[in-house]
Amino acid sequence: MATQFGDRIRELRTKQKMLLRHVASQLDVDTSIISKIERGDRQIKKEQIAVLAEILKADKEELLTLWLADQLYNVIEGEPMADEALKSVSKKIKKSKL
Amino acid sequence: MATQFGDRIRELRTKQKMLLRHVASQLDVDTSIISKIERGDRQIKKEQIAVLAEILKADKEELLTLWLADQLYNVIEGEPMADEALKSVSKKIKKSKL
DNA sequence: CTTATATTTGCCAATATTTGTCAAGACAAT
DNA sequence: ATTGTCTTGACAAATATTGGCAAATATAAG
Repeated sequence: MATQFGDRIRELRTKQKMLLRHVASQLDVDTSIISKIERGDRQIKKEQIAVLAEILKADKEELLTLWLADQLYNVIEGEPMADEALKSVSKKIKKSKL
Repeated sequence: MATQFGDRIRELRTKQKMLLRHVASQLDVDTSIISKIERGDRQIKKEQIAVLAEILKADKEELLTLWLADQLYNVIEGEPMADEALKSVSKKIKKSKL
């Protein structure tokens, strides 16, 4: 299934007419990895996000946010108690910021 | 570090004066595993939650919610963009419920 | 203090998951 | 048909997770 992160980086890449292999070589992985990441078959490693942002001239924080959202979604996908859990975490986060 | 899940099941266990080894034998794992789970050193496996709820005569959904919240927290812990990511996922969840 | 019981901790092996490579195939443009 | 791009699946290597054991530490009782 598709990911927000994958969709976004594909958009960024194609608009700049970059090829998978351009991105792949700069990230130092096989082309197939990037293909899978864009299509949501694989998750990118967190450390690779900053590098990828540079390659795509994209906002590092935007990509990181999308990636985080994908990770969160993986956890709660299909869970009946998802809402409650999300609220609970939001609260906890707000408290820790005080 | 402590987990919401761990804190709660320790509370449930001690209030009923059960020993770690009682819980452990019913869950069919070593005592040390339960100790670690209660202290937040280890995550319990999702499938074990329902069994544990029975052992502790606790609400399965409550425990599952706490467990989910812990998982979510692991993802966003220390992330500056945590808030944004959480909001994004909440939105997505609400949409998928329509 | 000494013993007995409960819990915690560190370490190890087994298992599971993730990551990347490679090769073959699909697809489009020419 | 040939070329170039992208996709897919099988596989191996690297990494992470899991549970058990045993030693260390706490806690309680005598």
